[in-house]
Amino acid sequence: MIAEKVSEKTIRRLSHYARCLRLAKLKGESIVTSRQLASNCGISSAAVRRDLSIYGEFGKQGSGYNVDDLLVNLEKILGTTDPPPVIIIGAGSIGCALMVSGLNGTGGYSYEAIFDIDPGKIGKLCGESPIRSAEEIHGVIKDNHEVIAVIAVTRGAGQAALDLLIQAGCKAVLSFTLEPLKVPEDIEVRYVEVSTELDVLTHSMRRKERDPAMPKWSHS
Amino acid sequence: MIAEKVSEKTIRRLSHYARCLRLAKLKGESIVTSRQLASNCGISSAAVRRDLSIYGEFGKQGSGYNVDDLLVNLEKILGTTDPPPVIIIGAGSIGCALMVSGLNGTGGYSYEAIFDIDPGKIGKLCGESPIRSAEEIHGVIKDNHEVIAVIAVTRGAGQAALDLLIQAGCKAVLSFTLEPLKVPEDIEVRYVEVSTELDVLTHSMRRKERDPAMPKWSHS
DNA sequence: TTGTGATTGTGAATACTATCACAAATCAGA
DNA sequence: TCTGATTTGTGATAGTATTCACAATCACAA
Repeated sequence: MIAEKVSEKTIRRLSHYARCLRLAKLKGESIVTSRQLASNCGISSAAVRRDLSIYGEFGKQGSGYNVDDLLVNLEKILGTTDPPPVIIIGAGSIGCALMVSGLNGTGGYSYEAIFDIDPGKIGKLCGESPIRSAEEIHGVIKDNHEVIAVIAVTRGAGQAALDLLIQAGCKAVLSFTLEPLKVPEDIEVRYVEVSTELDVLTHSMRRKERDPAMPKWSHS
Repeated sequence: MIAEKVSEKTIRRLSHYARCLRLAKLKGESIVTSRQLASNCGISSAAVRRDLSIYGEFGKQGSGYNVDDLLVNLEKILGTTDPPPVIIIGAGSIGCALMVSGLNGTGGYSYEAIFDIDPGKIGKLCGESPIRSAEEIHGVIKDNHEVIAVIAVTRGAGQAALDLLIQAGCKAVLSFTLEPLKVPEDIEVRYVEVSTELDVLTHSMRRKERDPAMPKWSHS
């Protein structure tokens, strides 16, 4: 079955499945069932089978899915067989932390370069990488057309950073800023919203205090 | 209308609305319409009105919503009028970056303390905060019952960190680790999944290359 | 007072997502 | 080969979420 319309939710889960499969591979497992994947990802086995069946029949009735094969197929679907390079805009504490640690091993992605507009920072080192001038972004994206940019600038500078990236031809952005950004139709921007996650946790914690019997969420 | 069952999606959006309202307040605006909120959050105005109407009738027909009043009400609903303190587990690059920068101003939350198990790190400074021994977590949570813990440990140490927190009585956790964690029913854990976000971006970018006419997602 | 234009809150309709439940297929062991 | 225990893939169903569209309401000006 060829995928026509696939929801973002499904794509997110495919990413989770791929991560679980890499883990299973490390542990030397060669077969997984939908139930195992489901349990590791905290969802139902039917959802796993439904997600995978959108793209093909990867499983074998009676046994399950071959770990290596399914992983190869998922990476093909996601496009992560050969992951694009990642560049970081903003050499503040978060930008540098990402550059140095790769956020504790973000499967397959490599952080290629880090940029800042502050002349005082340019040339200094972030781990082993020199901080480069924001003016160089254009050239780097030209040389290396498929790039994901991470925006990790200080508050208020997000839109300027994004505009610079768009002008340089960048098509995919992950933003750590909280500002509502003006984004053209052909650019994909995703957000890491730590403060929203904290709000959701606060809400849940304080609601439970008021009524401990309440379930976590209405839909689960 | 009293809220009986509210989805997590709605709560996330309430957090977005609150952020927009704080911005509007800074700009000196005293009234916002559902259309303005919607445009800033990238959704439809009907969705905004629906979300807000779950909890009450905050708007005025013909004009819109009073910025101050709505913000107060949203913070009451979210429980963020007086936000809980946040502690950080793991004084690696991300943990320290969070501690130092507060992730570029995460509205209202204060990062109270940072912990690590590495004896070589304990006592050293992370910005102005001394890195404390993980053994002290228990005492800190006892003193300050409502706490959100952020897990920012190295790969593989996530479950140990979580178990420690649970034992100390922590009920709300935000994890930057990618491992599938075993979580008791009464603990709320949320994840910041940078590598999944990158996967989604990669998928979207590479699918567009193959078929530029395709819309971003099936449901929008 | 009356009219005009704007905006909310919500019933109804639509669109989307998750779950159920089972036929078909596979495996392993006797 | 046959039998029983598994597990997939999917039609049908149930459950959620979003959008449409409009009566009710409000602000304001003439």
